[in-house]
Parts: sequence; structure tokens; C-alpha cells
Amino acid sequence: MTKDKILNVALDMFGQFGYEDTALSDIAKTVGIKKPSIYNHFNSKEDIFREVLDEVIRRERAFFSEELKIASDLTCEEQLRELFEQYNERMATSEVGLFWKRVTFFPPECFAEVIKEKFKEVEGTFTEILKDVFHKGKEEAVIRDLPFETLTASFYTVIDGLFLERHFYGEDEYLLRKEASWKVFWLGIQHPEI
Amino acid sequence: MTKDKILNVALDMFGQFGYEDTALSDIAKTVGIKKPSIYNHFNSKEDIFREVLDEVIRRERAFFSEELKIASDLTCEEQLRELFEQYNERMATSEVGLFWKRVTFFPPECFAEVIKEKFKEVEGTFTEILKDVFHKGKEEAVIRDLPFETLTASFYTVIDGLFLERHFYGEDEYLLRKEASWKVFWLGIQHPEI
DNA sequence: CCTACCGATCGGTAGG
DNA sequence: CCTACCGATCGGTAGG
Repeated sequence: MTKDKILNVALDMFGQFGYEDTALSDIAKTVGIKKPSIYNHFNSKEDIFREVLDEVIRRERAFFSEELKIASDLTCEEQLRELFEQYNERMATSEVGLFWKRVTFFPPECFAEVIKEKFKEVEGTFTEILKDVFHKGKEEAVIRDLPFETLTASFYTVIDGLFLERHFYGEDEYLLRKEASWKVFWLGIQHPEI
Repeated sequence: MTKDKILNVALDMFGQFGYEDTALSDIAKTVGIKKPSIYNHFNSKEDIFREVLDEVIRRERAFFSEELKIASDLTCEEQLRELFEQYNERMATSEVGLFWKRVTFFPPECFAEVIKEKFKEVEGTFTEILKDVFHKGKEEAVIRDLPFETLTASFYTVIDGLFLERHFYGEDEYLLRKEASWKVFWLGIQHPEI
């Protein structure tokens, strides 16, 4: 369907160039139609953005509910590392990742509120998964007895930092930072052996 | 001087709206002149950007060489925390911080290379200061014997994560994340007592 | 430092 | 789904 094609192209281009710097004529060209034909499917550019945002949320939910099943035979450290890797990879390699980056950092003004809301909702889903792993770790005395908020907040900050760094530095520097951050993070939350 | 006024306004607006979304007519209006008068001082919009970038570098250098003198009577932990706070504050509250955020995340294409180069140069200066503190900490057996690259890389990742989060989440959530990240980071690099 | 203007491009519309 | 067109705005120029 043409409408889906438009949405997919828009998702890609909004992520690559930002909302304001993506011209409807460029979207049309990539889709293979002329600009006015877009208006057969959407009432305005803002309308397209709203539907793209819905699509992103749908994909995020699918990702969290299906791909993020973590093997229960892994140790707590391995599980956490797995979440760490998966989240990093998704943010860096999926179209959705670039879209979030653009759109959470410098949102089109009129959408700032909705975007924040939806992003926090998605993050909340991930937080639940995280908490389970931390809970298990604390029970097994593998993880230090820190408040859940401290554990999740510091995890997110590392993830966010790497997310930022991945696009800016080269792959080599990114990998260095990822390993360093993981090492220090894990040493930080690890239960001190007695 | 009008030229300086233009540069200051441009620095501010490039940081707020990005390069492409800042119109010369808006800069002119804020300065209090008409758009064509800008061309008495600059040959093009790109020219303005180049000079703004130079100005930013100048300010960064001034910051690092003057404000970042850390009191030597502080403990290693206090010194590191001081650097952590100062860097965070500067990135969040100074015009230069917003400018870096815009411009390192989504640079105007033709400037991507220069920007990266200059940013890394600035970061390198900071790394030297950081290394001194880590070195002291390791000598005093306050900090774990990890490679310098691991210590600095993980420090930067936390800083970068907080930098990202500060503008996105409210001040409350930011403070929570800052304290949590610091706590886990410090536990991670701290020398394990025997 | 200004007025007056340029060609290009933007989001969006009319009408078929 | 198209051609043809709109008013607004962009970076930049001419000419004084």
C-alpha cells in the first residue's frame, strides 16, 4: 500500500534528517509519486509525523515483548549484559533508534510533549524487565543491596551515554567505551565478596 | 561591535534551533539590523558558522585553563566529584553546552569533520586533567588499578549520558540519575578495602 | 547600513 | 494519482 510506503520512508527520513529538514517532495520522490499525491493519504505533514510516531511505538512494543525474552539459564550478570547489548544494538542499528535520537533530542516543538510521554512509556516497559533481573541478583547476593532506582537509573545513564557516543565516535572508540563502561558499572553494582 | 553581536546571537540560535533552522533574518532581527547588513561582516552563512565554532573553542579553552583548577587539598574522590559536577554544569547551563549538543549530534553535513576534530581536541585537554586525578587515586590506593582508558572512558560515558538526559527528563529525574550514576561509578572504580 | 529584488524551495491547494 | 499553481520564506545580490 502506498500509505505504508510513505510511512516507512518518512520514518527513515525523519530519523536521518529530522522533521523540519525532511521535505515532503523528498519523501514523495523516494516513494515514487509526486508530492501532492501524499495528500490523498494524509492531511498534513504533522499528520504523517503522528502516524510515524504510532508506528514506532508499535515496533518498540513488539521488540520488548518478543525479542527481549532473556534466557533464564543465564547467570544474573549474563542476563544483564544481554539486556545491555540488545538495547545498545537496537538503538544503534534500527531505524527506530535513529528516529528516537533525532526526535527525543530536538523534537519538533509542537510534538515535544507527546514524544516525551510515549518514550517514557516505552522506557517503563524496559524498566520492569530490568527490575526483575536486579531483584534476582539481590536475592542471590550477586548484586549489591542498592535501591532499584539507583540500579536502573545508573544503567540507563550508561546506555544513554553509549547511545550518544556511538554515532559520534568511530566504532573502535565506541567499543572501547562500551567495554570500559560495562566493567565499571558491573564492579559498581556487584556484591563485594567477603 | 556589530560583528561580535552577530556572532553571539548566532552562537545562541545555532544552539537553540540548529544551523539549518536558524534563519539569517532571525539573527538580523535579534541583532537589530536587516538581513543584508550581515553580509558586510560575513561572506556567507557558512562563514558565520566557522567563526562561531572558533569562538566556542576559545571559550572552552578558557574554561579548562582557568575554571578547572581543582583545589589540591581535596581528597581524590572529592576532586573527581568536583570535575564531574563542573563538567555537567557547564554542559547544561552554558550556551556552549547547548551548541555542542546540537552540533555534535546532528552537525550541518559540510562541517561534520571539523566539528568532530575540534571537539576531540577539547576533550583531550580535559582527559589530561582527569588522568592526573586518576593517577593520584591509584598511587594512594584509593582507586582500583584499572587502565587509564577504562577509567576515563567510563567517566565520559556517564557524563555523556547525563548530558543527554538533562535536557530530556525534568530536573528531578536528572538529579536522581546523576546521584545514582555517581554512586555506582565511584563504587566501581573505588579500591576494594581488604 | 538600507531598500528592493533574485531564484529556489517549502507546505499546501485547486481541479481534474 | 497528476499538473499547475499559491503565498511564505530561504540564502544571497545589486546598488546606493
